Amino acid sequence: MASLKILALHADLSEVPPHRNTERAPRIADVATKAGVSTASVSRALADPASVRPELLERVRQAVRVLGYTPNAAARSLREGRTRTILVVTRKRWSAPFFSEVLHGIESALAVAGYSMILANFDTGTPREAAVVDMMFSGHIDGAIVLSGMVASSGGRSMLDAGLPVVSIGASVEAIPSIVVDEEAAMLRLCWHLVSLGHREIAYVTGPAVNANEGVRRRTVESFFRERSDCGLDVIAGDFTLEAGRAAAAAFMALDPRPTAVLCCSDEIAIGFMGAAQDAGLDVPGDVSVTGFDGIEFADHCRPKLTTIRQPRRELGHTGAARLLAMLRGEAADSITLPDDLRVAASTGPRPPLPSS
Amino acid sequence: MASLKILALHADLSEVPPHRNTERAPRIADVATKAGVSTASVSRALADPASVRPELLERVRQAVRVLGYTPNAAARSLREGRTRTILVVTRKRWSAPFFSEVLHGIESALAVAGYSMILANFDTGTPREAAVVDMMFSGHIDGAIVLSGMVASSGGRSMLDAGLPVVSIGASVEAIPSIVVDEEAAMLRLCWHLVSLGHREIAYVTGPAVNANEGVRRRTVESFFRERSDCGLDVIAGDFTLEAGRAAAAAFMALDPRPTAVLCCSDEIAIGFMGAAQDAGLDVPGDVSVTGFDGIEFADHCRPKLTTIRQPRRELGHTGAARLLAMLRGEAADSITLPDDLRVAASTGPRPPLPSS
DNA sequence: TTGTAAGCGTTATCAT
DNA sequence: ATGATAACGCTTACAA
Repeated sequence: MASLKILALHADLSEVPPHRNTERAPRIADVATKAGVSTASVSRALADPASVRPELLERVRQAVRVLGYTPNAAARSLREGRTRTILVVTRKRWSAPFFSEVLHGIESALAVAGYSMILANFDTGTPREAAVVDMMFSGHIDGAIVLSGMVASSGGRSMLDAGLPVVSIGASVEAIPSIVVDEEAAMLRLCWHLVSLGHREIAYVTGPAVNANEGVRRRTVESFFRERSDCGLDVIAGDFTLEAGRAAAAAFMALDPRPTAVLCCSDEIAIGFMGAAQDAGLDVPGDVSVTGFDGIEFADHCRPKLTTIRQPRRELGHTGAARLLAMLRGEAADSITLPDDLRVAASTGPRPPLPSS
Repeated sequence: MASLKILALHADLSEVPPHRNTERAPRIADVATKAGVSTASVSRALADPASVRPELLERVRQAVRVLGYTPNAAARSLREGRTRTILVVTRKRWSAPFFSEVLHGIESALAVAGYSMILANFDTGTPREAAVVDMMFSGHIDGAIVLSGMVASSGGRSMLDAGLPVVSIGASVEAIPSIVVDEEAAMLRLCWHLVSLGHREIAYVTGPAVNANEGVRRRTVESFFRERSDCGLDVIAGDFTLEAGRAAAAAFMALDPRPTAVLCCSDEIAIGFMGAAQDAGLDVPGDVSVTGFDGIEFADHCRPKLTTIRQPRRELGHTGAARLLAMLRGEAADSITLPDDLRVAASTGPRPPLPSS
C-alpha cells in the first residue's frame, strides 16, 4: 500500500490499477482521454482490433490495462439491445442428481459462447412465476431454457409471448424446440424387460402429479399394461424423492397379491424403494424386481445396482444450449431426440417361482 | 384469437396485449402517452404508488396493463447503478447433492428480495476465471457468493478488487464473511467417535487436492492422529466422486495392516467406498467402519446408513444470501458458523476383535 | 402533485 | 482510419 502511494506521487493518480471501491469505475471516456483518442476509437479497438491502426490499438490496450477498464454491461446492453444472458427455469424441487448434470452441460456450452446463465425456480401461481415471466419482457435476458416441463405464465401472458427464443430440455413442450429422449420408447423397453422376465403383476410408482415427465411415463406404463390382459398393474403415488420411494415400499407391501416387479418414475424413487423393501425383509430382485429412470450416478452405487434408463444428461444440457444459441443467431431450430440407453443391472431378475404374497 | 381481432377493430391497435415479437416492446414513453401523463409520473407511479394522485395511478396502471409494459432492465440498471443480480461462483465439478441444496437456499432467499442469480463455474487459470473476474467489474452484478472456497483472480486482479460485497458459503475464505460449519470440530468428533469405538488403525480418503474443505478436513485428521502415538493413519487420495470412493477401496484392500476404519472426505466418497468394499467381501461395519461428511440424502439411503456430519445445506445458502443482501444495504457483515450435527448410523461399529488383515 | 430535462456508459451512424 | 454525436430507456433532481 505504502509503495503504491509513493508510486502515485510520480505518476498520474488514475494510473494506479485496479480502481478501488472508493473511486468511480473507469469509463470508456477515461480510456479515450488517457490514450489520446476518441471514445469511438476505443470502442472500435476493443470490438474489432483489425479496424484501427496498430499503433492506436496498442495505445488503447495500454490505457485499458493501466486503468483496469471493463466495459459497463448495462450500458452495452441498453445500446445493443441484448444482454448475453439467458434464463434457465426450473420448477419445484428438481432432482438434483439429474438436473445438476444438465446444468453443467448448459453452463459450459453457454460460457464458451460468452453467455451467462440466470437460474430461476418457480412454482405455479407464486409471485416467482410472475417474476420469471416479467424477466422475459424486461430485456434482462436474450432467451430461455426451460427445465420445468412447462412455460411459466402470469397475468394473461406466458413466457413465450415475449418473442424471445425458448427451448425445453428434458420434456417436450408444445410450440418450442425440445431436447429430449424418447421417454415413451424408453419406458416401453423397461416394461418389456420386466414382462420378458416373466413378471405379470407389476406396480408403478409415480412422480409428482404436476410433472410433465411423470405424465408421459405413467401413461406409457398404463397403456402398455391395459393392452395386456395377462398382466395387472398397481399405481402408487410418489414424487421424485428417496423418501417417496420408501413410502411407496410401505404401500407396496400391503398389496395383495403383491406384484413381483416395480417400475419407478425416477432413480431416486427406485433407490428409496429398494432400501425400504430390503429393510422389510424382501430380496431384490429375488422377491421383487425394481427399475428406475434417468441414470444418475447413485444408480450404479446402490445395492443391487439399478436397472434404469440412462439419459445423456450432460449432452441434453449442451445440446439445448447450443440450440438456443443458434436461435439467437437467427437460425431455425427444431426439436431433437437424443439416444438413451436401457441399462440392465442386478435390481431386476426373473419372476419368483411362487406367488410372493 | 378471433374475438381479440374483432375487439381490435373497435379499439386502438396498440391496445392488444401482450405485444408480440414483431413489434417493439413498449417503453415508458408509450405508457405516458396512453395515460396522458409524463414519463416521470409513470416512473413514480410504478416505484412509489403513494406519491401520485390515486386517479393518475389508476390511469397509469391501466395503460401498463393494456400495453403489457415491463420496464427495461438495462436502462434501469444503467441509471440506478445496480442490477439486482448477484453472481454465484462454483468451481470444478461440485458435489451436486451438497451444492444443489445450498443453491436452493440461496435462490429462494434472493428471489423474495427481488434478486436474480447468475451461476458461473470456473477452473483456475481458464478463460472462464477471467470472465468471472470481469463480471465483477462490469457492473453486471451487485455482489457475489462464492461456493468455490476461493476467489477468482485474473490479470493481476481478484474478484474482491471490484469492491463489491462478497460472501463465501461452505468454506472460510480470508477477508470475506464466510458462512460455514466448524469443519475442524466436526471432523474431530468423527475421529473421536472412531477412536472411542476402539479403532486404532485408520485411513483417510481425501477430496481433490485443490479443494479448501479437503485441506481443512485432512489437516484436522492428520494432526489428530499425529498426537496419538497409539494410532496409525493412512491417507488415500481421492476426489468428491463415488468412483473415487470405489478406487480408494481398492487401495484400502492392499494396505497391510489393513485399517479397521475409514474417514472419507465426503459422503459420496464414503458411499462409493462402502459399495466397493462390500463387493470385495468386506462387511461394514463388521470388517471396516466408514464415515462420510456433508449429510446428503443418499447417506440415509445406502446400506448400511452412513455415519456422517450433517451440514445445514439449505440454511447455509439462505444465510449466505441474507448476509449478502445486508451488505448491499450497507450493513457490515461478519462470518458466521452454523451448527452441524454428528449423525451416527450403522456404518460405524466397534473395532473387529481380531486384526482384520 | 406533476412535468421538464439531464445523464447513466456504451455503440454505431455519419461526417471528415 | 478516426472523431463528433445521437440514440438506447430509464430515474431523479429541479422547476413549476
